[in-house]
Amino acid sequence: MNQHDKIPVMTESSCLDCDSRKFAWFEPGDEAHLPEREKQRAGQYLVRAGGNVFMEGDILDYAYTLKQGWAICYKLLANGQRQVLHVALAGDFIGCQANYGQPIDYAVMTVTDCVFCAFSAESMQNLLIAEPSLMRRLFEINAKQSEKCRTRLAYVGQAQAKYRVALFLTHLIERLERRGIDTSQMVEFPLTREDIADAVGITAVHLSRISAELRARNIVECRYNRLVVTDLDALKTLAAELI
Amino acid sequence: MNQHDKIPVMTESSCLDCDSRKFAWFEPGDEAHLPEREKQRAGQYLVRAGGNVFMEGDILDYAYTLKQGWAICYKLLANGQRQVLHVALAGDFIGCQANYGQPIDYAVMTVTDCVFCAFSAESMQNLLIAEPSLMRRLFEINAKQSEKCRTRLAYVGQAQAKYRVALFLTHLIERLERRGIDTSQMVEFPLTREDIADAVGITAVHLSRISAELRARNIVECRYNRLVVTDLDALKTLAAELI
DNA sequence: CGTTAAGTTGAAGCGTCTCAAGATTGGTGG
DNA sequence: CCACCAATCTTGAGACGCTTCAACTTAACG
Repeated sequence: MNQHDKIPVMTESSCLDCDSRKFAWFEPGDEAHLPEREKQRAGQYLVRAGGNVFMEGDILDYAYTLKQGWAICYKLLANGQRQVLHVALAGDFIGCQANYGQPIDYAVMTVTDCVFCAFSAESMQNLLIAEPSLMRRLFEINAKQSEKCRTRLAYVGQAQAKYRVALFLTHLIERLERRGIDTSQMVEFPLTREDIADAVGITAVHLSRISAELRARNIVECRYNRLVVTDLDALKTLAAELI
Repeated sequence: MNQHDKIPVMTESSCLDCDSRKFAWFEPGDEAHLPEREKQRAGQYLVRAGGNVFMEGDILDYAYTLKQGWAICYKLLANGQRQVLHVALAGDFIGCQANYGQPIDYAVMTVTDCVFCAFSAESMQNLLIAEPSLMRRLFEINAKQSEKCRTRLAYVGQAQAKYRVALFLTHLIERLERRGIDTSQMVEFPLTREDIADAVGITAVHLSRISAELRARNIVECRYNRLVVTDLDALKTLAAELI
């Protein structure tokens, strides 16, 4: 993420006005400390859709909170295949490491235009020392990310394609709902067949067949940048058959 | 883990004599603090081979350092299938959570007889307050575990069975080597076909065919509780074809 | 309206699973 | 020391799920 992407300081938005905070590091509750915390922020960055936030192997200067937009964390394999590890939504913390200076083990690419809030390793250190509760929260965030990864590993390793897709969509819909998006209506859904396929370990072609089935059964439709959840219960039932 | 498993206090071994510390939370370097740390230890437990340390959904009272033996962390799916998340070796930290009181999201079962060192949530809290460096180390341990999980997810999601097995064995052999086990000789290897198959997301029957091929090509042999690495380079080459 | 990216569909091939029978190993007791 | 047993591992054959390739359709965009 280079200097060109940086949002001019004057037009940066404040943590106080951020509606993603519920899911983010600076969760609501301690508003008095917010200005202090915001002072440690290195800046906000705009990355256009399809842009690389960082690549696997990069030495990161910052960790990022995704403020706005959709991004994907992924790994590339030697044969060119891609495993999507995580679909990042507003509030998600990305690029957090125990040891800065060590190369990061995954890449991040934006799916839509995205805004990121950057924190340098030192400023994070400062914050953690000043406010021990932030350490607990960071711990919690990392633990939750690990848990999500284990869950994904379990169903990618053990479930058939249809159930993987149902589980993936169920989890994603839950996260959208928690962010106040009403998925009983049609919603924007920028993931392509390829993105989803790479997340659950199947090919886009096969995913297309599974999607056709889910659509035919009036459960869910997701394509052309739209998501229509017709029968969430049926989707959950399908997902629950295998985890 | 119940009271019956507890090793009598008199016969407990000291952290000072522990040769797994290099891989554990109390890594070498601060020997002066060791007695203080050890005082916070809730005890040592012996779990016989095939025993459950805890089950998915349990509310844990302790986190554990595996002092001796082999154990596996896994998740069970609704259809009865099992995904092995991690093969725990001496020094590995297990059951560490951000929020005790929340159910744990995976289970742990011993493969061989194992000794665990238990730490209660409060005693961990005490240690972390007393020694900030322990917090950094805990962070590091969790980050490493997450990274391992992402790596596994990537190759389980994207690689063919043969390469998954090669990668799994390569990583395990590396970890054994780092623990001072000379894998150029025959070594004890308590994992069954089923354990390995569940770790890489294939069936034991198919794993058997792959193992037969690796054996026929004089690369590696692992069965009947033994591991013989004949050509580590060839194994690594095979693994590298896909990650 | 034309162009491009994204998604769909069919047919054939391959990889993995399933089921079942047989072989090998380690442990136990005669 | 050998016979037997249970657990583990192997092997074959057929079925199934997923991939591949290629042609086609649909949507988004200037």
